[in-house]
Amino acid sequence: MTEATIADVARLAGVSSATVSRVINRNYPVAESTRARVEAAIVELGYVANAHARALAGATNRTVGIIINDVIDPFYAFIARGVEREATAQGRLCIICCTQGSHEQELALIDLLHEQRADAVILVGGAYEDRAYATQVGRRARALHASGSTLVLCGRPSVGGDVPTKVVEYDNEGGAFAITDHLITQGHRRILFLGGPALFSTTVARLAGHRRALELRGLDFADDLVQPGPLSRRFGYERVRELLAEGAVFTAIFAANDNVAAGAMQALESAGLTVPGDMSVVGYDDVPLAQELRPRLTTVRIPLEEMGRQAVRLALGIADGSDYLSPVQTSTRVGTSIVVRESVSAPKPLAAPQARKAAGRR
Amino acid sequence: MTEATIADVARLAGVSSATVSRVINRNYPVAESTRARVEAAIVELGYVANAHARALAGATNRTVGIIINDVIDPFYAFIARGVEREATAQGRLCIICCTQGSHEQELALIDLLHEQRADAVILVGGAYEDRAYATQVGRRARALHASGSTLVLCGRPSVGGDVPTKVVEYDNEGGAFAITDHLITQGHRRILFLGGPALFSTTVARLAGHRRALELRGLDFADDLVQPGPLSRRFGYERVRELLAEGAVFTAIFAANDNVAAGAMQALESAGLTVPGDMSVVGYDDVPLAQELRPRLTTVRIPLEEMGRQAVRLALGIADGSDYLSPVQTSTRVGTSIVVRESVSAPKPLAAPQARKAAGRR
DNA sequence: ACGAATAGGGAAAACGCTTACTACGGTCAC
DNA sequence: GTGACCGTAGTAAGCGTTTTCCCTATTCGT
Repeated sequence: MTEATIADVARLAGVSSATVSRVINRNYPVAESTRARVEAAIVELGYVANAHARALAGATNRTVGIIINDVIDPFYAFIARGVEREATAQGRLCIICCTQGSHEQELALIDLLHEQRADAVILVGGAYEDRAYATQVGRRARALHASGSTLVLCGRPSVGGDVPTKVVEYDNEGGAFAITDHLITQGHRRILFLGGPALFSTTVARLAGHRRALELRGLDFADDLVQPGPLSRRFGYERVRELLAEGAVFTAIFAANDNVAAGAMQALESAGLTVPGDMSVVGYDDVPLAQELRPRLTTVRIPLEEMGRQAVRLALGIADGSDYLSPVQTSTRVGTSIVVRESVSAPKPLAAPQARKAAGRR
Repeated sequence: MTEATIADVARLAGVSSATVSRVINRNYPVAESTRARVEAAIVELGYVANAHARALAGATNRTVGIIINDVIDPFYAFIARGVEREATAQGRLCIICCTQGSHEQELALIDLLHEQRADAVILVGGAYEDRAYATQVGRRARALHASGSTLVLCGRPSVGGDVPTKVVEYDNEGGAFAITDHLITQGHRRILFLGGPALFSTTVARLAGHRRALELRGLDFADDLVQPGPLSRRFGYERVRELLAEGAVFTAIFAANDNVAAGAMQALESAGLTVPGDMSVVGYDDVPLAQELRPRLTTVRIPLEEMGRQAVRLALGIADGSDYLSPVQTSTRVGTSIVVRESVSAPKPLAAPQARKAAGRR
């Protein structure tokens, strides 16, 4: 119950506590014989340094915090792994916190990590457009900044204005553009955009890329082909069932993420439709699930783990190559790439006329 | 860079620092008017308490640490989620650390969490039989115990002897017994036990259950039908390929976990064998992957998240129902259950004679 | 051989908070 | 009226490190 302190060690070794500290931290010359005595005392007492006292006394805290929705979700887990690895590589402790998707919880966790005097707080995942919420985050970013720490936004847009944050982005819009273009190139004209909360930054970016691709190819952007919703498997399943029942016309589905794609594929299967024979499906994120699905899912890959690493490097001010002259790098962007698997083919000839008619409607 | 302190707040509010502390902690009566002034000062200065100073000054630390192999692995992730949720429910901060499977890293992390004065350190996952390593863990368990903290072993056997640890187990052996029995009941006589490092506690327990089931049914325990190896998909794939090429005779595979099962199924598929038509396959763990496989995998379910929760309850000494008289509960055991899906059927008639011959060989 | 630089080590002041104690008006009961 | 209480608030002693001075022998350059 009573932990041995540095003073105990000092007493046993017959030296002052300052010397013990020096032995431990190796930041000051200590005679070999003294060092040996002190080390013996440490072992004998089973002395374990008190990280709090240490942090209090000024030695840097050496902690990085990361806030995610859920450890189970591979999207977050991969980023968390990147953060964890880079943090340990930098000799830092990594604290992973989960919000369960609650905004209040998220704000509370930022405060908590601030209280822990974390060197950096990494906030992961898209954000809802919510003025009040953004203000709250901004306030905390400022507070953190004022304490010499940093709030890193990972996978969400900057809060805007003069809020002192650093940002790690991925080319969300570009990936959506690329995969939509892939679909179009295969001959698809009516593509269903499925899932993603309407006011969610991630959805907005993906939808923008999708739309840009359509427009570039001179295709109609039909409102009824955009079906926002949760990023869940269940939503993908249910909405596709409904649309099929309604007789909606489309030859391909661009699901807002792989989960939704999985649900969609399930619905198609239970409706007796084959993928990609009757319907092409693509997703986004390239989580492991994408490779489990049959057919394997064509999707957009995000270097998630790399994003996590970048986030801590950025936060810690470790220049990431490129421009050594810039004073403080404040944002990074990683690329996305489409990975072609088996869930896309040309639309069925039968469906083609419908599709053409629809495309020509503009 | 310079965080406001309690003293700053006190000065601004025109009170003593003790009063500020009382306002914050609500553990002592403070006049309403004073409270208001202090709270205003806190907001004005953007004061954020220093968790380290607080921990140092004696207020309990309120931190729980968990050490796992990898956040990506659902087996660990689910347990981590349970720990995380229960810890927050108990008003504790949860620190998740990953070892990447390295023993040294694991020991270092126990020390780190001890330095953080965590209320509990939860060590997750099976352990290798390694005398020196066990000693090291034991030493740390004692150190932790001496500081009033607890080392909780989650999913691994007790270190033995008088080492002060708490243990959360799952009925590993029982699950293996049940699923093997399931296979036998379906008519299988030659079952391949695939994967799992030989000296790994998890493997040992699963193999024991497997063996017990065989013996109970009077079946031969053939050494050549036990193929230990890594708990990886790749191993499952490769070893099954090899065995098939060698012409090994078996009608069912009991993979040491779902990953291995997935690999095995892939090998069977690429060899032109159908599951369960030509070969039955079962796994262990019931991670999400099991439901993605086609056919869906029959496997053993472990209440992973629940284990995580139990671990922190146990560590924090929160009696878990049952016996209110026992002074300190020191171990819990959760049950396992087999979940029957689509990967098992009766063996092919053709294979039956071989199987009988083999079974009769004893 | 002499002043100076250097290695080795101690004393004590932070670090920011919690928490006994102590103190001081009022109320209340008798 | 007086002592016991109660509600408030301040004083100050830690909590366990790190770190800045400061001091004492050596050792070294010339």
